Amino acid sequence: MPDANRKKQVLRAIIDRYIDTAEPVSSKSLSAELSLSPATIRNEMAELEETGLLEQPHTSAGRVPTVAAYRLYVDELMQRYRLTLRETEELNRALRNKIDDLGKLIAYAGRAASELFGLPAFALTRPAAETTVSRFELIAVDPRSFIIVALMSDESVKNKLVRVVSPIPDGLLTRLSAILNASFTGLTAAAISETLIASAERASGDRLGLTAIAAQFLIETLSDSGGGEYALSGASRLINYPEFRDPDRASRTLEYLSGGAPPGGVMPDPEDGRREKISIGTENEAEELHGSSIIVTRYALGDGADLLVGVVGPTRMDYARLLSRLTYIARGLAGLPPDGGQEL
Amino acid sequence: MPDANRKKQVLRAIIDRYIDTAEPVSSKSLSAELSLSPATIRNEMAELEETGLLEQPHTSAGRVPTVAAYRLYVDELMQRYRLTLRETEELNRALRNKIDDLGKLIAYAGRAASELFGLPAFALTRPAAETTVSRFELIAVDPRSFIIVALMSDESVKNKLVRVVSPIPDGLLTRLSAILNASFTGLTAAAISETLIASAERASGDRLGLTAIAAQFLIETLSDSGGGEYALSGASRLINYPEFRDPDRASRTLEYLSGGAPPGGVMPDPEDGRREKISIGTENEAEELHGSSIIVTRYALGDGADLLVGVVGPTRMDYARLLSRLTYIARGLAGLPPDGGQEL
DNA sequence: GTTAGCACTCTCGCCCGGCGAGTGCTAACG
DNA sequence: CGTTAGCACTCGCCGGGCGAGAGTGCTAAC
Repeated sequence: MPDANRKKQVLRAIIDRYIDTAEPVSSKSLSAELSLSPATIRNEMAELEETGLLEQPHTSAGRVPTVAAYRLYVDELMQRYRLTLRETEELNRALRNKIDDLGKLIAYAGRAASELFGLPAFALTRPAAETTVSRFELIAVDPRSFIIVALMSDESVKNKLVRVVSPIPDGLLTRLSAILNASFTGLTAAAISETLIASAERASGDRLGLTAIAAQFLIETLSDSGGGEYALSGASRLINYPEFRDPDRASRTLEYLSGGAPPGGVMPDPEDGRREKISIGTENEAEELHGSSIIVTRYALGDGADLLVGVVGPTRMDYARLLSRLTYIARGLAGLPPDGGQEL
Repeated sequence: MPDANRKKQVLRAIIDRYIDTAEPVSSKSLSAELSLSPATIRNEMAELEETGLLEQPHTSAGRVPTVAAYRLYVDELMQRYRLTLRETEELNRALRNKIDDLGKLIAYAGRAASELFGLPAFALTRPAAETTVSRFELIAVDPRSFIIVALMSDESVKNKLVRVVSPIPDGLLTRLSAILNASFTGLTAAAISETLIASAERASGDRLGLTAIAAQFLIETLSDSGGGEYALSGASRLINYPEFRDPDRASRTLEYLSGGAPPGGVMPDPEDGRREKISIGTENEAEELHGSSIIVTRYALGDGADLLVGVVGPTRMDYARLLSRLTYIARGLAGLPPDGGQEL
């Protein structure tokens, strides 16, 4: 009796079909595909419904997968989708104009993903816990202004133009630079204290408050990159999907997504080895996302920092294909060899 | 005979009402407000309709303003809206966390505007025609990498981390820096020629192609800031408005707005003195925006560069109020004194 | 020039019945 | 015992018809 196994096949067929059509799937429509009579399929369906894997919008409609069914699907059932040559070419083309600037990378990644998937997508960096400044450089612009350039431990570069009212005495910038490099490199935001700033100020003979300004910049920069950068693109593409035709529903979801912060709880935990995380419907923390699913893939940028790219769609989204493509572009963006047409 | 004048009053009342309710306005509903009988108002309406300022969705519905009517409204009829104290406080609060970094300013401006208006908003900088680099600085990081820092004529700072395969000889960076500052400052993108690069390369004794890399960076930076920065926020807020309940329509508009480029033809011309420009419905270049209106305000950032902030809404949007608020925040963002509760 | 009155038009919401899709159940079949 | 054919049943969807209501245009009186 191939029972348990066949049940899964039926379930998979239902989910595949539903992902495709967004409409309740009937026993009859699967009959040919599964080489079983509608009646048999109905029996299986009835049992799957008892298990909580299927549900009926109303008597006499087809069945629709539940969240539990999708969970089972992504964990066991779905066939890893293999990118076609044409797809990899398309993805490569999209990746070709890569960007060195990390800030832009994030915006770009989100946009590229969104365009390629026709769905909202986001990207963010999660820096290594302790980003620090590894090097300062002060560049005089004119007597009353200079630029602070900070080379961060993750190799990004931050800068700020500083303007003061009175002219900066000769040599002050050089002394200040030496002191900054001596005292403020390698520090986390928490380690910067008032006393440290005060002693640096004394040591440099700085009477203009430049040290304080530099320290302020430093703190902002450190805590800023502590949050990482986040960009969401193409939020409005969601409304192309029938499940979001209802404007109220779409509105709530979009409002949440556009909130400027990454969706809660969807990030793959760096501790477990998984590169990707899929959050389905009600598994999402945010109530606004209970009707959506999110796939996030993670890639190491070196130095403990991560690049995360995610795509948001209706719960019935094409998990297999999206996962493959997302993995591919996240790799590409993270600078790893994308490895042509490998099976993912 | 107070005819022409009264006609305008009627028209204004209709537009005010329609902005508020989004529903065709009937003669009866205006009767009290205008102290005229419905019949009289109907007569005026009929004439306004002949002039092309009103139209009827169907025979027995109220009237709806046409694009021409809105045009007349914003040019002559509308009462400048005076910000309330509460509003200025709210705007001030939103502006308080201002930002020095120009790149972030743009993103922030768009977001703030969008949140304050509940509508999509965008911001962009339009640099002075000829942004150039006024100063280069090269910072060695380790033997195989260094940072190029370019101080631009508009006082923004750009940088790039450069990595090469073989170690960089002592002194090369200093020589290169001198040459860059001597030969490449004050140039527009168009002025950078192959021969210029080649001669700089010879002069610096550079065998690693660093000069070429620097030139490349320079060209990118110049042409990049030639376009200015652009950020759109809150596109999806549009669907909260009844005229965009139709998902297809909303989708088309949103797709266009999210295209990553500022909407065509909506920028105030720097030549005429106007600070703001309002594009109503079919006045917009893009067919996708024929159902929307856009208000853009411009503010000088000094040095010939402009900050533009715009808001997108349905054609019946509250022009007067939005214009006032937009002007206020654009000023605030551009660093001008926002000038309390002045009449705008 | 303004207004009251009235007939007319058109939309919208509602109810209703027929249709079709899909099911659950039962009974027959291998 | 699992599978399948047959059949009655349920329920959403669609189209037509109808009445109510809103708003107008016109005419005639003020």
